Amino acid sequence: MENINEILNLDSKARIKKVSKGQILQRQGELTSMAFFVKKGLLRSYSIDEKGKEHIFMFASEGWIIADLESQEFNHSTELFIDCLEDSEVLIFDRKCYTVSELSDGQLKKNAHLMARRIAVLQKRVIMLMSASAIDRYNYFLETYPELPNRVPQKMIASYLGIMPQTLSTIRNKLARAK
Amino acid sequence: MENINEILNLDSKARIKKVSKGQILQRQGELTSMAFFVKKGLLRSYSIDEKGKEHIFMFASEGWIIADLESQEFNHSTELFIDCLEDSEVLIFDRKCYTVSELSDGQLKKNAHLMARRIAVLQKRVIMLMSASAIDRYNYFLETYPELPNRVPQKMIASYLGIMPQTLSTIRNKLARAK
DNA sequence: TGCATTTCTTCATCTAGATGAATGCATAGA
DNA sequence: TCTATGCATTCATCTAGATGAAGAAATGCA
Repeated sequence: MENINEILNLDSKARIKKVSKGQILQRQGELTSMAFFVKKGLLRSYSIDEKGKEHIFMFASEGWIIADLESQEFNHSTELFIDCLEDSEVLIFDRKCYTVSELSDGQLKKNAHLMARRIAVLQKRVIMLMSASAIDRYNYFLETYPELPNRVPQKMIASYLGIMPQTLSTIRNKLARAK
Repeated sequence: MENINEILNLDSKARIKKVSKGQILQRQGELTSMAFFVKKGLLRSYSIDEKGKEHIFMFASEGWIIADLESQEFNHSTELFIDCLEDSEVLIFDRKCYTVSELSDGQLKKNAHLMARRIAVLQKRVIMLMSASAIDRYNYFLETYPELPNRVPQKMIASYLGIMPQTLSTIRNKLARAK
């Protein structure tokens, strides 16, 4: 699923939409099966816990697909919010066309790779969350997504890492001194 | 990928093997692309960090597939150990047959669902690790995998939850009193 | 340009969970 | 059956990171 045309072939109802910064594309508790391909800009998905605290699950910049597979695969209502961090252009398509529609063989295989890759990234993330300190997680984040720190406010990076903004600030201070 | 025969059709080199408790099927740092279908028994995958501490990534009982997608998808050496917690029968097959071989349409689609489901489980796990307390994670574990506490020693449950065995012991004590 | 709002930093304090040690308990193997 | 090794529990202590507050810096908007 490398470009827009492929998705357009797949899901004839798919449509391109311009969304502006701050716009919410999906809310926790809804029943949808939409997925979003980011043509331009930056989206994120996140949950809000009982205490009202945000936890960013992922960022999606150009070329990424973002969706709430948890709810879709188990027919729950959505767990994640999806919103827009920069003015963006996204392709909205039915996530189901991903797995159940009449995909060509080649598309299904590409698909399998994309999903395997996503699983791989999540595997790494789980292991990091279980075993690495805040500072190590931050360093790994910088290596893995070098362009994001310029586009995303620090409090969101903190949220992605599972720490408080104050803690991230302290860490950054420490790293700056260490040099 | 619901049963053994399907896998045998897919990968003619796949073979069934009896493995006994304690046996290690894959080590961190190896270059393989094996996946394991658990016919009978119980396996686990885990990493060991720089301090020598084990972190259990997942358990796999009857009907599950366990593999190290991280390494396979990015052609790294393996990050995970896979070993055997009960005398088991596993089907060993080439993980690549999962994504690149000549799968039938139907198989690819089942595949896509299996992978989507795995992603969903990991999504939930990441969110739990970021937002939930040790006690909430334990309760969620009990709900989700009710049979595992009888088959798995507590120190491994603790490792899966990302806490120390002593902490789990304290939590269990607290829960028992609360009743 | 100026004001308001949000973000970032710094600090003092608090707490969940880690660490390490001691004790009793279970299981496995001779 | 006995002994050894690993497992679970309890406790005293420690620490990474949370919390809350307050000021500085940055950003957006009229």
